[in-house]
Amino acid sequence: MPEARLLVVDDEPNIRELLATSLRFAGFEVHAAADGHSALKLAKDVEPDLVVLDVMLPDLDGFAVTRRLRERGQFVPVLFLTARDDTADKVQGLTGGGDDYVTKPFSLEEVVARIRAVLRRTHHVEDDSSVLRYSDLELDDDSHEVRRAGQQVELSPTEFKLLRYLMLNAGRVLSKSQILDHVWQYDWGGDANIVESYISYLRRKIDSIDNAEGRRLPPLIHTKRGVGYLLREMT
Amino acid sequence: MPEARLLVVDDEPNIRELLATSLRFAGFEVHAAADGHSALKLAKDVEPDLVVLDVMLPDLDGFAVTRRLRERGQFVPVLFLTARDDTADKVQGLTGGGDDYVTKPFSLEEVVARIRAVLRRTHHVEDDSSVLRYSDLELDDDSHEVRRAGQQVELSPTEFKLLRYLMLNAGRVLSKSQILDHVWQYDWGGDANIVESYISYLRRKIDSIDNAEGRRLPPLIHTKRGVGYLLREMT
DNA sequence: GCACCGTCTGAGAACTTGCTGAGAGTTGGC
DNA sequence: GCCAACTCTCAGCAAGTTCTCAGACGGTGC
Repeated sequence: MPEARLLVVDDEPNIRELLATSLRFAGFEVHAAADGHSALKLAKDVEPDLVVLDVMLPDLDGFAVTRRLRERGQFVPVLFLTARDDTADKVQGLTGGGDDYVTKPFSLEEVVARIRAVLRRTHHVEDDSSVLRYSDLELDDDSHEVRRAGQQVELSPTEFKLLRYLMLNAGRVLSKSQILDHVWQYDWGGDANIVESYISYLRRKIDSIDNAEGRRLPPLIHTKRGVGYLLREMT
Repeated sequence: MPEARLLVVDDEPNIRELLATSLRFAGFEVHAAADGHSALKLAKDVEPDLVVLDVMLPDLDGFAVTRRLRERGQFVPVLFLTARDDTADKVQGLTGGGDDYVTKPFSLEEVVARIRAVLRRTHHVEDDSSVLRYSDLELDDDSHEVRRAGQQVELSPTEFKLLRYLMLNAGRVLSKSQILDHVWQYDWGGDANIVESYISYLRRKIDSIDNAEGRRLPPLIHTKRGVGYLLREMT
C-alpha cells in the first residue's frame, strides 16, 4: 500500500517525469498533469493527499488552481514549485497554512523531505514521528538534529541531506551519480568528486566518534569500490 | 476533535483561503463564505463557535451580519477584520460583548491569538489557561507578560509575537520565511533580515539572563545555519 | 612487488549566511 | 511639541559552507 497519493503538476515534461519517477520510487502513488485544467479534473477523480504544483503553468497559475480546489471543498495541502526569486515573495504570503514551497532548481531529497513534512503536519496523526533511525544513528527532521549513540552531531545542510538519503536507503549501495541526483540540484554540472568530499566530512562527524569509555564506535558508512557507498551496520 | 468551529467571511479569495488554511492548520474546523448572505445561511447550518468577519462585504456589511445573527438568537462571538484606520473606532464601539477586531493587513499569529483569547473569554468554562510554558519560560497571553526563570522580561509587541510563535513550535526548526509568514503582516514586502534582528533582540532579553547566583542561564534559541531557528532546551 | 586506478582528504578560494551596532523614520504618550 | 519606545534598514564583520584541486593512500590484478 503506497504511503500517500500525490498529484504532480508541471508543464515541463522532463521535470514532471523526474518527479513522478522518483516519487513513485520513494513509495508514493503518483498521478501527473501538465496544466491547471487537467490537474483540476484529475484531482476530482483521484482525490490526492497532496498536490505538487508548479506556480507557472500555461493556463491557470498555481494559486488559481489552489483556489478552485478549495472552493470546491478539496482542502488538500499543496507543495508549490517556484523559480528562485521571481515568485518567492508571492508564495511566502500564502504559505501560512500547511502548504509549503520549494524553489527550482531543487534536489529530489528536498522535495521528498518537504512532502513528508507537510503530510506529517496536516494528517496530524501523531504516531508517525519525524525521526529516522538506523542502528545507533538518529536523524530528526523537525529539529534538524542528528545523534550518533546519543551524542549530538552538528551537520551542515548538505551533509544533513546526504545522511538522510543514505539512511532512507540503508543497506543498499548507492552510486555516486544516484547520490548526486538526489542530494544535489538536478541541474548540477560539477564533478562527482564532491560526493567523495562530503562522504569524507560525514565520516569525520559520525564515524569517528568515541563513546564515553573512549572506545571508537564501528563505522556505518562503507565504500564499495567501483560501485558506490553503503550505510550499514557490520557485525 | 477540532478545538472549535469557525466561520470565516471575506470576499477576497486570497485572504479567505489564507485564513481558512492557516486556521485549519491551527486545529480549528473552518467553514468559509464570501458574502453576508451566504454567511448567514451557513451560520444557521454549522452553528460556529466564533465568526471571523470582514467588515467590508459586497452585500451586507459586517455589522449588519452581526445584528441579524443576534436578532435570530445566535450570540456567537465575532472577530472583525477591518481596514487600518477607516472603521477602527466604529468597531470599538461594538466590541463590548466579548467581540474583538484585527486590522488588515494582519499577521496570522495575531489572528490566532485573538481567536483563542475571545474563545477563552466567552466559553469561560475553560480549564486551559492563557499561559504558554516551555522549559523555564512562561508567556501569558492575557497579561502579555513573559518570564524567564521566574524573572519578568519586558518585550515589545513584535518580540512577543515572535516568542509566542517559537514557543508554539518548540523543538521544531522554523525557517525565516515561515516566521515572516506568521509573525509579520501578510503583505510584508521587506527583507528577511528583520527576522534576524528580532531574534537578536529576543536573545538579548531572554537568553542573556543571569540568575540569582549570577550564573548565566543556558540559551533556548538556537540557530540552524541555512535552515532556520529552533527553540529548545539543550541538555 | 609494482603499477594502475579509484578513493580519500587537507588546503584553500570563493561565496553565503548570520549577527549586531548605528541610525533613520514612525508612533504614541505626556 | 518633545521624548521615548519601537520598527525597520543597512553595512561590515565573523564564521560557516560549498566546491575544487592535487597529492597521498590503498586495493587489485598482473
